[in-house]
Amino acid sequence: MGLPDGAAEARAQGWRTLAALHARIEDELERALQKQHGLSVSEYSVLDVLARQDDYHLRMNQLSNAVVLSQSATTRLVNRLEDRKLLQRYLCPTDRRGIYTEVTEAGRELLDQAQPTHDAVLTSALEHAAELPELSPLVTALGKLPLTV
Amino acid sequence: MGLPDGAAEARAQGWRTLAALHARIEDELERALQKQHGLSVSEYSVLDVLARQDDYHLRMNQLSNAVVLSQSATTRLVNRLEDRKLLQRYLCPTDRRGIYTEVTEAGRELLDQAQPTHDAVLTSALEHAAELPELSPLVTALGKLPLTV
DNA sequence: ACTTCATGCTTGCATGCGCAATCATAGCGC
DNA sequence: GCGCTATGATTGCGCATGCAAGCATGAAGT
Repeated sequence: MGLPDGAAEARAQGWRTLAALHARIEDELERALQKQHGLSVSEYSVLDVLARQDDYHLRMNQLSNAVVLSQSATTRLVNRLEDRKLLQRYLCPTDRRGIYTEVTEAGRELLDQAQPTHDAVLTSALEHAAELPELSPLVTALGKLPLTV
Repeated sequence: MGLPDGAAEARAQGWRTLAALHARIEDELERALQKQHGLSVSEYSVLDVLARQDDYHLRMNQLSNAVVLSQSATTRLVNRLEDRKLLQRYLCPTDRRGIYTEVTEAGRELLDQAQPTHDAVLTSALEHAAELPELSPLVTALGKLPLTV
């Protein structure tokens, strides 16, 4: 692929490291959020993403992209959250195919409660991972990522 | 948490970036491996991990850890691969509770076929991700990870 | 040897996921 | 307005996963 040969193995190893770190963190997040707030990581992500939008709403499509899930999974995810009143759907006025999703007040409250848990688990998971020699370089690299302005 | 306050949001953002990159890569890998070799990412990982062991075998438990899956998922994953003759189980002679798994010749052949696909997809996925401004820093960071000796 | 507890793997069950098919609305050519 | 295709979301279905319970083997105490 234009790049020297040994690079393939290097990329593969980088990917394994990334995947391992991701899996560990997600595992811990999943358990903690589920246990303490009844939220899966995907559900938390949806609320988080929506709350971070300036106008608090997104279309299903954009949501799928943001959480990297299939359309169908997104539909059902939104269903679950809507059933729990954490979320509202409403038709896009200008294009009646589109559907907007918006966090409700209850949703924001739950998110506010869950955020500290999320951050704490994340911190501890990262600290924990930093102790594993094969993961620690990636952890420190993560810490040095530039923040979007 | 011992660390200054704003760090929490920085960590959260790092995590979001990591998760997004991971999801995209895994998505592409999944599709390509499934289509071209009938393997899921987990299945590929198992074969890959086993083949990378010096003596080509691991216990179920170690395998669960290596691929970060639950015990039950590992059992069924190994079942599937065993049914396809890509893998063999055999009892641990010294502790009859333990079960070793070992790649078969067919398994190694399939892995050899799949590896180029895996590497190619990985490369293109990384190149693709490097074009997204929010992911590119992590991609370059990945490339700079030290290799284990 | 017998009980008790720990360890390793497997099974029952419920759930979330992706794919493909489907339905509804929009946009375009005529 | 009428077809035709494109786009957005939802539903049917099969499958992989996690949790918790279960079963088998090992280890330790008596």
